Amino acid sequence: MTIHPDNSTCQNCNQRFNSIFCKAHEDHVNQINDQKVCNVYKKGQTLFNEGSHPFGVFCVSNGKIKMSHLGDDGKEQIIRLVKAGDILGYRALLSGERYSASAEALEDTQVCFIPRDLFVKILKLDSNLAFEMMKLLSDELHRAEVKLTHLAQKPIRERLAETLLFIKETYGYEPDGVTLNVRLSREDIANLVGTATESAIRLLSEFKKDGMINLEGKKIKIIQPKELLRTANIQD
Amino acid sequence: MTIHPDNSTCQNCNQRFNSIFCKAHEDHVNQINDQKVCNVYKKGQTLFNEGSHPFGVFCVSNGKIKMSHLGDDGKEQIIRLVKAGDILGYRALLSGERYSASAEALEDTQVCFIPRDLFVKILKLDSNLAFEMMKLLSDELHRAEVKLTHLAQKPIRERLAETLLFIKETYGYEPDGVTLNVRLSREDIANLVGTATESAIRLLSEFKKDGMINLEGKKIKIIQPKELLRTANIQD
DNA sequence: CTGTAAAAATGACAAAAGTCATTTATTTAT
DNA sequence: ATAAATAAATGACTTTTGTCATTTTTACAG
Repeated sequence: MTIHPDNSTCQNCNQRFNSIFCKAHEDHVNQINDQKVCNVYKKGQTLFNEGSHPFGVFCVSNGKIKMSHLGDDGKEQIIRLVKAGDILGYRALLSGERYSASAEALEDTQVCFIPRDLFVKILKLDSNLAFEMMKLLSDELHRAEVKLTHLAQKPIRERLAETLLFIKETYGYEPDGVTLNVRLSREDIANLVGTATESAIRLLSEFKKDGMINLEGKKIKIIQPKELLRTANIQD
Repeated sequence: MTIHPDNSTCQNCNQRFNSIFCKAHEDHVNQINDQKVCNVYKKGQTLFNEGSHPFGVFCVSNGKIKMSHLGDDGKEQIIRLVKAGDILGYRALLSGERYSASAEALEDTQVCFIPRDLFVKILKLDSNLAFEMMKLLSDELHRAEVKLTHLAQKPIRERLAETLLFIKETYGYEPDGVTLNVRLSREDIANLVGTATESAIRLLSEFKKDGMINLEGKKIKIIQPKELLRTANIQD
């Protein structure tokens, strides 16, 4: 089964009111619709790479993407999981820098590209959109600061539990109501937690032995979310 | 010697063109000037606390401030060092949340307070200011993401070296050209690096023994910046 | 299918970092 | 100026985490 680029309009996009553009003026959405370019990225394909220049922003209508930094020793650190309705590529564009992260599709993903000049023009004209953008950036900043604090202070066991809950928050469950709705390698999970792959594997096995989760290949089932939350030891 | 609140105007503020307001419209700067409230915080005093509501943003005309999160086990993580010309308190305000960090003066510090409604109103009217704000948020986000990656991947020795260089970048040197122009406790340094106080102390002693730095009480002198940079092992 | 490659799991060990106790030095308040 | 309190330094030890080697399992191309 192949996904075909969805050429339906932004106006009718099912993510329209689930995105940053929810409060944008109708005229501006129409302009975006006229200039957008839709595209499909297959699992494993790269949308952009750390170090290259941003020429616009991407808006995800469907699918899942990971964004990651390459550490100085070549180890990947996943800094964000992107889902339908999210935009990406704005950080570098607004800073006027090259991409500081790479984006790779975790599954076949449908994305619209909005050219830089148009996006900037509309941001200047549409103060509601600009405000949504500031709110988005502020929220991301908050998330990054909390993660930073946890990386500095919490043991890996707690961070892994937190990561599993974060994946659940981001992508939700499959229809069965227990299986995380994304396939990640153990290495990806480790790079999300910020630890060695072996450590992540070991702790996942422990969580399974403790009956909190179940592992079937890359499928992860959350059996005891409350116990997982307790393990994550989150105060706020 | 006491610092008195500087009641000079925003228009004449020596940080005017060193701040986010550099590109703001003159009318808007005048409005801020009319409504701003200047204040002095003594060393150790708190500007705001994690969990309380933001009623505006602070603009630093003079002095130094640390912003920090309290981790779940009560350990402080310093997430930002604030200097003259910087603003603070905008993250929570733009997200529409309570403060997620506390701000404490590292020395006697002179600050202007800009009320929330005025700041928001001007942000909506002044797209140049809004853009500067987005750029600021994007830069902060970038910094946080890099720090997050380093916390996950780099040993404490490298992070400490990086932190010392970061302090230098932020506050610069005293007139002698080698002494870091801020007094931080060993605990503050540890909370900036994200490690135990004892570990920070031990490594500072090593750096001193290796001839990279000199320690005289809370004064830290950077003797061999290049060697420190090599120790930090930064690729970009 | 089935062989091959890749990913996951596990064990043994090493290195890194944290904790606790104690000593020494530096501030601070009286 | 001096005692008391606080901060810094150091040592001994424990815990956590990472690394490397090996086995087992899974995915997948032909």
